Amino acid sequence: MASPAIVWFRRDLRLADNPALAAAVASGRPVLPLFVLEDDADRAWAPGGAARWWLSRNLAALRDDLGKAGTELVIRRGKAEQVVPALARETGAGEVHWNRRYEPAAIASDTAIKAALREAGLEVHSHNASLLFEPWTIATKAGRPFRVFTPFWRACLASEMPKGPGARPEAIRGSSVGACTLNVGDLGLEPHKPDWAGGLADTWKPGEAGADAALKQFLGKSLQRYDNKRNIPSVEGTSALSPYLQVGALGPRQVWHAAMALGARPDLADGPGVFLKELIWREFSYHLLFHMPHLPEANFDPAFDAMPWRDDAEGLRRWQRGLTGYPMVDAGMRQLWATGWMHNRVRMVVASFLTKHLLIDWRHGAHWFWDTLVDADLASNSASWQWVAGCGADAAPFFRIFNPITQGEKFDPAGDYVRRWVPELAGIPDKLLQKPWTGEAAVMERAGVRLGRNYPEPIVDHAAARKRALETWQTHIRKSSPEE
DNA sequence: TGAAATGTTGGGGCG
DNA sequence: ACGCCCCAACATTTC
Repeated sequence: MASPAIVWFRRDLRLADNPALAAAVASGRPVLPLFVLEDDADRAWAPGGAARWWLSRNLAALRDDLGKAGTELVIRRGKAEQVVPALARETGAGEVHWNRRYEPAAIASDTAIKAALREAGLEVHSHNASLLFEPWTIATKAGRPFRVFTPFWRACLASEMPKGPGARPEAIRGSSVGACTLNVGDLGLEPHKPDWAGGLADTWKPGEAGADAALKQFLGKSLQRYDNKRNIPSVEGTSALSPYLQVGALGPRQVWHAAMALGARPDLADGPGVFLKELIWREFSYHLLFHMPHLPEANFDPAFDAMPWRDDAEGLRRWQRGLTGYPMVDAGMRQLWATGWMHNRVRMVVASFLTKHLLIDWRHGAHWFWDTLVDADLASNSASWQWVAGCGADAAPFFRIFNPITQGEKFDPAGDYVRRWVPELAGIPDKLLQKPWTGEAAVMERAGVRLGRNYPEPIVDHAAARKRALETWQTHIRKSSPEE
């Protein structure tokens, strides 16, 4: 029996533009696709609930697509350090291919596995499927990692442009070595008792088919006006591609080149140009995580180690449930809970509210997002939370405190977003919708809203909370300046 | 990829 | 006609 080439799928659950798969096919060996569910519930940053659900859906899609192409996905569970070499021994595999991961724990694990497999006499090749610019290829003139976005962006543009996406293999010759496999349903990735994933399933269609449809829809509907449309949360003006990038049902090269094919130019600040820049923010997050592996836990700016975050379990709980009394915040948190996703503009508003109005540690927010987002990505999540909290790379300064009322008035003027996600407020007139506590009794009565009964009073007063945040920051955070 | 406070300007009402 | 005040609109500064 011919010795197979194993393709170890991880965060690259697609056939198109998949260099590891393409290399295995090109080797001429029969191809043995593998997925390993790591028993890592005890490990930091093991996938959260929504991400596990999304993984299971995308695994099922991948298995179907591989089946149609002529080979069967082998699914196993356990520690990858044991499972991958064991399968190689069991099947007499001659080579192993995978696409690189960039999270600190994953890098350590992959490095060890690569060494063990080579020790055992196998060929091992890692490839790039997930990034346009791998973190070690972009550096300052002094050879250091970038800490500011704009120079990073310029360095990306000055470096070699990303290659075009690779083709989808026409047919794959599967391995005749019958390796036993688990079913996706055996993995325990989907919730039960209660099954909270109904809203997620209604929102997200998995797999390459789902990704292709989402990409086409975005390119056709919103790319040209992305610069403005992306700010209106009631409108599908963002790309909503993050869930697909997260599992790798879609790769950034595919997205980049699809936009370029429609005339996007990275040096323009029009819709398509702004979108390309957002893709590079994702790259920047990976750059930061790779070079600063403590990014998920430690303040990028150590001055924030002195920040006396409030210990407020009740405030955190009400933020999580969308019961803060600020309609824009609550709408966002409920969209997240219901669909596993939140519009980017609203992510900034709710994150600012948690870290500034409530003065709760950004790590609590990051953990909640990690558990509830279908697009939960360690690099983007960590970098973005730090960015909003003011302690991150090239961060919004701490004193940039979003006013949840005016953000709502500006970006949801007709109240469509709030009414959709906070239906108990639907009857309130536009002028009061973002600040229902200012409504006269008769108006509120007519709208059927009784504050403190069927919708909360604001848990903090905006002006007072803003003042408290600024005073706390001024007292405890001293920016280091060159002359001190 | 803020918001609020403070400063400046200029038009219009009015004595 | 003139100075004065008010205030909206815009600009700048500050957090």
